Amino acid sequence: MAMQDMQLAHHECGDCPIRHRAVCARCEADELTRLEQIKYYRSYQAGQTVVWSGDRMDFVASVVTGIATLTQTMEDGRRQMVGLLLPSDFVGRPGRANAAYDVTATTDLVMCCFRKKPFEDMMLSTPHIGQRLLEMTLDELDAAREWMLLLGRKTAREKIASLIAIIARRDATLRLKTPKGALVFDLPLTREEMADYLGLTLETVSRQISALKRDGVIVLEGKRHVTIPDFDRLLEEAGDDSDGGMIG
Amino acid sequence: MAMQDMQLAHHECGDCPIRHRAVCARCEADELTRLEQIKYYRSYQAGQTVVWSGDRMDFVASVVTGIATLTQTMEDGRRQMVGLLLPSDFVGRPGRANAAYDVTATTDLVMCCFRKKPFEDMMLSTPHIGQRLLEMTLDELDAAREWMLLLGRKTAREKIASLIAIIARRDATLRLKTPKGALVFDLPLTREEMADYLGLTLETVSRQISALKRDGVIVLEGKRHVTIPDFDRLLEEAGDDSDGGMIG
DNA sequence: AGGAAGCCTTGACGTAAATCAAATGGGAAA
DNA sequence: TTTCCCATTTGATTTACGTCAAGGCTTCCT
Repeated sequence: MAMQDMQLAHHECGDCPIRHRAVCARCEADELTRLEQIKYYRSYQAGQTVVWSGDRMDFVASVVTGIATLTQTMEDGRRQMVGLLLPSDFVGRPGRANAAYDVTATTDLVMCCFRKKPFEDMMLSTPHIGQRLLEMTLDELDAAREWMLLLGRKTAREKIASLIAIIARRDATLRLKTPKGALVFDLPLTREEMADYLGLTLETVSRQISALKRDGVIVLEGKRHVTIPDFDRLLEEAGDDSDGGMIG
Repeated sequence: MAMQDMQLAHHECGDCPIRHRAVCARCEADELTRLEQIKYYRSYQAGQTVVWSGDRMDFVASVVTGIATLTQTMEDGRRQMVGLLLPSDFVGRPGRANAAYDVTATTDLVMCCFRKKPFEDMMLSTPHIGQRLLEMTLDELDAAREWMLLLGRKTAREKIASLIAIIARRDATLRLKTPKGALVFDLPLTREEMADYLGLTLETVSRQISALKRDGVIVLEGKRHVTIPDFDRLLEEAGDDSDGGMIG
């Protein structure tokens, strides 16, 4: 029933929390009005699958609240996460009929959906949408390449430190704070999901988290609540370039 | 001097080998004429660096002939290839002043370049360019995600088989043939470059190639010339879904 | 021809992370 | 409260891949 509520809920785009970061970010008032006419909301509970890889997918969407993951699975069950979707991130591909990955709601999730055909039509008539989508896709490609370095060359300890740094940075971004000094947040992923993200087993994830805790790089309360006493120290452990990656 | 020749050479876009696959693929005749006015060719010898990560990069470009790589390097020297650029692939990012990765010519290389500012202006006035670039970027993102599965979850043997399959498929595409039955081609990468691509050491690459050769999955003449007697067998070894990835 | 320099292969050994296997702890249901 | 169920932690052992080291095959240079 909560789900029904959400599906019926109708937000004004003007009030939307992702208005200035999502695929609609560059739209003018009139363009927004047209988008508003074709959009609809859908909600998913934590753990629910949004679509299975290979299934027909007749919509594209923006994550409004919550977290979703993209994962690939091999025939024998090995899994690799290939996308971590946060509020404002885009799901689906214009011009493609079937999903290429499993999409799963990691937390409760609300998405702002557009049926694919009307959205594609609007992309043609509204350059601002395509322009913004290109920008977002290029950002995702950069993130994917950073992730490839992590998967291919980092040690288990560096991988964990990197993931925690990524989550900390994003969390700080959503609250518009600069990651400096002590940071506090909750891990939105289980150990197993972290393992799927990092190309590790959940046992190794657990051991390395314990090690970082022992060494004072992170402080844990319970299993999810993290404090970072020194963010620069964490970045060192992550093996990242100290100069925060001078990408102009 | 060969390099000077190439820099001065002036191709008509109409004759260009990548006319129908590159960022200009969707352009009409008049749009092509405008592109022709701002383009220029540059050549690099095998092994030359095109740009260093972090350096100012005042152009974007399409690979016309040859192969280039994108790599990331950690402070201690660990390297991960994050892009393999073939004819028609796009280099650089509109709206970004500095290169995010090292770009290196793996073979002799010819690129069709555009100074960034005029190109960005044309993107705004010519939707076909932005549309095509979006499509290409989404394809690259898919490739990057396939690559992430490889890096995170595949064994050394599967990684090698996957890379050989990728090269075989691409080689067949460039010659417009369907990869079925026996395939013959040359590996465009050294063992070390393969290692950088796959997140392995060059010794492991060498050992696994020897193993695939012993097992009859591939036939090697010299160090570079490969014959694939049975492409399906190779895909099995790569751990890929048998159904060539039903991506609509 | 004789070296030298790159690539590449192969062998011996070491190690980080996987695997197999319990044990612990916290929250929900009864 | 007691019990059950999961997620997580921790321990013991195995193994795939990395590291270190030596040697072979081309190609190029003098």
